[in-house]
Amino acid sequence: MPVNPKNKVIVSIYRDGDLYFSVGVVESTGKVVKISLPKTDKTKAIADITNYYPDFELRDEYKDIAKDISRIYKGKKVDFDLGMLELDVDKSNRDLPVKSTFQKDVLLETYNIPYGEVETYKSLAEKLISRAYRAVGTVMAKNPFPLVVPCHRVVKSDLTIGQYGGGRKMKGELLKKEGVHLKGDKIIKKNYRT
DNA sequence: TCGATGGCTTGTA
DNA sequence: CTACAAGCCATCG
Repeated sequence: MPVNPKNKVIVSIYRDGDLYFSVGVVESTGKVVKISLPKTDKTKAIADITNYYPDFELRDEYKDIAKDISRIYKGKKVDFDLGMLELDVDKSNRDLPVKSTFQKDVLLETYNIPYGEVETYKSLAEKLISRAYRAVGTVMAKNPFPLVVPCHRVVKSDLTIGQYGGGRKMKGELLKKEGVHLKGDKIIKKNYRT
């Protein structure tokens, strides 16, 4: 695949203990195009970005973003500016992380789920006047900005936790760190509101 | 273009 | 409680 120099990506890594948090930022625009869930191995953290953006350079300049992401992971409430994310949809540009308006709309709704709360795939779809529950799940699965776009706060209608890119275990732990009460892999009702 | 595939949901047994 | 089928709809090859 030919590489468009306009889309050269800078990868920055923040290390916290044995976890590596990585972020990919387009050099020409300064926008984040990819965030990865923590890896226990630096190579994997880089690979997670560069699988999508093979033309990259490892630099420290966006380390603070990766650090903020690590703070979200630790359960802190972090104010993250949406404007830093590349959310443009342009079908003629294959390198943009968000491929459709549907995907963008779902990501934006997800972004608005407050800290410490959960919402279901179903209610998210219904907010978009759609019955595309499964398609919402697909958007979550492909979320380019995990943690910042808190797909870990999206759960199944029966209030069980559902799947997660980093595994159910990580999803449950993330929710607990935010104060969501769980019994096994099920959200306790009183902590749920739409 | 069209069928297969999902981080889903609901109903039935 | 579990299991399975059918329905749903955006995405991918």
